[in-house]
Amino acid sequence: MKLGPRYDPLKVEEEVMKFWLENDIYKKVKELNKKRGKVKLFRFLEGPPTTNGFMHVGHMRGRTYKDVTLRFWRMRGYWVWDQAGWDTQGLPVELEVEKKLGFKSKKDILKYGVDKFVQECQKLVDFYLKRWEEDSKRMGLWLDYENAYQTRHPRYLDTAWSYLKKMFEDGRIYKGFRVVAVCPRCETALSSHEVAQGYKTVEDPSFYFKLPLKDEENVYLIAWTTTPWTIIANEAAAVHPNETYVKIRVNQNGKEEYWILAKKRLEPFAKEVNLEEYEIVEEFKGEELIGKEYIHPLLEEVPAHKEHRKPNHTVIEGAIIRRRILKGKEEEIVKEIFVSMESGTGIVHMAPAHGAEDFEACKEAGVQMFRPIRKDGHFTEEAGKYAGMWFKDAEKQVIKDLKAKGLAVHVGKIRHEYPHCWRCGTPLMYYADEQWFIKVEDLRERLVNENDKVIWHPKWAYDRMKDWLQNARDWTISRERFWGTPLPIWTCPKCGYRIAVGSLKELKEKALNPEKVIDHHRPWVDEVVIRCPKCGAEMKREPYVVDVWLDSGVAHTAALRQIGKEDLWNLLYPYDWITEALDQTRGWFYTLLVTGVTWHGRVPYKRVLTQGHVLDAKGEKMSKSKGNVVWAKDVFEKYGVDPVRFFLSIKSSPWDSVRFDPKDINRFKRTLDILWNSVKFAKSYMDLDKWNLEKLKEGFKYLEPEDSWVLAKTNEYIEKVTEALERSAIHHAALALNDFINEIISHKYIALVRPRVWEEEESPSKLAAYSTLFTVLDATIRMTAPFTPFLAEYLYQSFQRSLGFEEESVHMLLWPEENSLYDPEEAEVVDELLEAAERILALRTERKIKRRWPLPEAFIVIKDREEAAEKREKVIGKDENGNPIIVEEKVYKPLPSESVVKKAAKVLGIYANINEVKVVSEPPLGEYDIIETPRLKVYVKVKLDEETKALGLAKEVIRRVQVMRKEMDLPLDYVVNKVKIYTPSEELKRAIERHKNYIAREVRAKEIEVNEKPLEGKKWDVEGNELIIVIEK
RNA sequence: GGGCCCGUAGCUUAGCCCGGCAGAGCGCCCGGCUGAUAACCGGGAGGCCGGGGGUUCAAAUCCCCCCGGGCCCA
Repeated sequence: MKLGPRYDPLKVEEEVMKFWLENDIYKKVKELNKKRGKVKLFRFLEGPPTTNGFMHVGHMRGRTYKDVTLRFWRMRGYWVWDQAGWDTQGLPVELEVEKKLGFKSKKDILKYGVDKFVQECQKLVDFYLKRWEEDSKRMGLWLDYENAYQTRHPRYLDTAWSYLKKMFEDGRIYKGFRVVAVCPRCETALSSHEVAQGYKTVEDPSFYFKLPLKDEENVYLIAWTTTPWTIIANEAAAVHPNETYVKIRVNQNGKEEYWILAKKRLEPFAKEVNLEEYEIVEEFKGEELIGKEYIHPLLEEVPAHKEHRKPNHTVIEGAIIRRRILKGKEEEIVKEIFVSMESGTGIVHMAPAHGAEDFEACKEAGVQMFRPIRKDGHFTEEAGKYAGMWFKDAEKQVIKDLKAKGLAVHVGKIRHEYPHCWRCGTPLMYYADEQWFIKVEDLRERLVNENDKVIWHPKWAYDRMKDWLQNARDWTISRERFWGTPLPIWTCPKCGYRIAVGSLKELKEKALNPEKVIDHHRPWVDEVVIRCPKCGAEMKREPYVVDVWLDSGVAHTAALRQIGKEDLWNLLYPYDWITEALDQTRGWFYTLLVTGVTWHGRVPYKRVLTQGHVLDAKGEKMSKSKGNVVWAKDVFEKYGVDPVRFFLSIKSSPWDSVRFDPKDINRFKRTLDILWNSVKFAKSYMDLDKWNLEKLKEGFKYLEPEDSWVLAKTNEYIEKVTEALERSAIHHAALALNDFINEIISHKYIALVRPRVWEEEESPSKLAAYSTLFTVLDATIRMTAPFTPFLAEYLYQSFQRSLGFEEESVHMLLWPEENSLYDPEEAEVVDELLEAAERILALRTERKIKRRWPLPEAFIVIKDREEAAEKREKVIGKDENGNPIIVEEKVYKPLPSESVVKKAAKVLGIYANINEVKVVSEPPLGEYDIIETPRLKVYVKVKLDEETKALGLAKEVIRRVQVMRKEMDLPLDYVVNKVKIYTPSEELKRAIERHKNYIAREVRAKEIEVNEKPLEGKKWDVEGNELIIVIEK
């Protein structure tokens, strides 16, 4: 691999990829690390991407963090367990297939045939999985793809089943009710994710109605609802126990009535329903209402209500009880009151079958649920008058009936957000449905305690997780879908006995029709029946699949079983490090923890890095519907993988959201360009001098101060990058690398060392420069390897490897170690001199003195002990008035020795372009600019004088000859016979004569000839004067 | 309604955990170098550190309140 004139990421990556594949580098690195890492193990488990679409830049960000981290630990000599995995089942896949086939509802699937549908799902997964693998490899993510787990794999499914069987046998799985959002048209429950996608602003009735109290004549509770059809299923009324309620007297069509509602709501209520005259007759706390019975407003229309007994049709407390775990053992009982004083009347009508809060509050109060409606949105016979009606139609009828009975107060309109089916647009119906659960609530304390063992990056992610765990709910695992892990529970229709099956093999043994046992998946598994061991009837499978989060949630065990490495489980569990986006707190991080604790009794991971999301250039969330998704492939095919990886690493902290603007990529690519050029610079001179690794050691004998300085800086930056990567602060590591390459290597060191490598003969100074350059660049290339693996490989092959390194690949090297062959005192002095030099450069610009024109001299004085002391204020106590007593404290620093400063002085000369820099004990006389650094004072006249100008002009001439040499394509070390010069300017002539030898040396000419007559040659302009130059080879 | 995150130059951001001169990059302006050269380098202008209050000798940083944006939960 050759260093071309310019860093071309796409070319580099193509070549490196070829090299990796042809030489099987990944496998070799893996083997090497396995050998090296006998005891040092770094265990990683991938949170599986769902294979239902392409990789976008958000995925690429996470995958970059994964790769950076794994490569870093590999280079530190660890045996890295790099488990890859794919999430291949679940609703997301089904939805993509439905889209592909143009389906509108679940019924379409049944019509099409579940078997064919499931096969389509398999095909879709095959397609996207391949793309993901390709893109992942292309972006340099080194994971073990050959042994990647797939949640649809038979052995993986066996593991999921065995987990479910264990949960069943532990009594942790139960069937119960939960209120879910249902699309009555598609006849299916929607996940919260789907619900969130379908909010629409719609106009609904704002309906106020009366609930007549049973024991008090003419007294009514005033309730409010926007879904009047739920009154059919009303079973209670909820109030806020601590708010004040009022009883008002109103006149309704000549009849006196008493209405009860919250005091705070009275005014807005009166305004909305145009109630002008009323009188408050009583005030009381909401809790006094609790227990009062009312007569169901649709008692005649829905006779079933006549059978409902107390506490049904009573006032209950509008609160949900939550138990939270505080600091280990303590349990706090929190009442979440949901009765709002922002809208309605402060009396909330409760239909336990149609609201999550209603369901919970009624359960707590012992109110029985009543659900006279089917999942398809039509009322059942139990609904009396409304039987057979579509729920939205029943709404109008209910209002009409209540009006007729004098129980309607007001029908208004309200515009609000209401969830609709994102697929077919039908308003959703909240509906209490039978579901399967895994019991989690009793484990909250355990979960919190296990979470305490985990190190979260950043720290606040721990609090977020803890908050989630303290409020953990029983896990609804059943889904009425097709492409997923079937729930392996068989129920006897006759006696209700149930069994759980833990593997396909076990099913075959138990099945009455073992020939039907072909696949774990639906529809085949649905055919399998088992003889009931209790009554002998045929048991049938519960027709659900399980939540897709359970699939990935058992990856800590299922992955190993799938790939036949179960024996490693003891070694690998718990995993050292996992990382996914922030939203996985309630997703994968959570389900891993729950399955880990319920199955193996402990948390399956030790460290978690939570990532922020990638937003578009405007800061908006990327979504397919908005069309602002940026696909990873498009980006890395355009800019190259390494620049994108570097950009993603450096742009922001992993846990913050990041705006993705492709324009930013080139900004950081510049650093990679500079690295490329720096290596090229070093390599071209080393080649010229036939330098190689054998001379490395010798060079360290002759180190000069700037060498010591850059070696010290290198150590400093190695430490910074290492420390940052250890705590997953990937952006800090990348920023440090960025600064190191730009400021230390390019801006400073190369500028300082350039004259030394330009020397012709092999000198100790040059040897030292090469040894230093090599060491510094070697460390840098190693440190970039995790971030930009292709570029690092390319540079390694063309630099370290070509100069004598034996390792086949940069990824087989170890992480750079700190070097201690330099002189730290010299390094410190150089640091101060560079600081002074930068200030002189600022003065030059300010006074318009070109950097090319050398200043004649500068003097350095080492400060004395007192002068160099740092003053610091310190509080030593308080006086009698309580005011602090502050003393000035002096911190004395060791002063640099004169010999060291003398040796280092040239750094100031080179960097600030000063001809002579002297170290003196007394300040020079005259007017000087004085520049102070902590321990030094520099005296320099930043002024243009004749001497300076003459040398400056000589340099102008040199520069132009150099340009011509290059135009003539002369080799770097070619010595020309003669350079002839003509100029009419006396000043320029004098300057050339005066610095003739200097010019000759710099341009590698045997002779410089100044002519009196104009020449036939290249004409130049120097500060307004004509200059003609001829080069004779 | 609750929990958490974010708010720093025109733009993108570091610094905040652990208080001590507010630091970069891009863009803009001025300049240098010309054998790292389709490169490289120097300088400058530009900041109520979202707002208010508190703690402190000292607050971008710690505490409280508010405003704006986001994520999650209800």
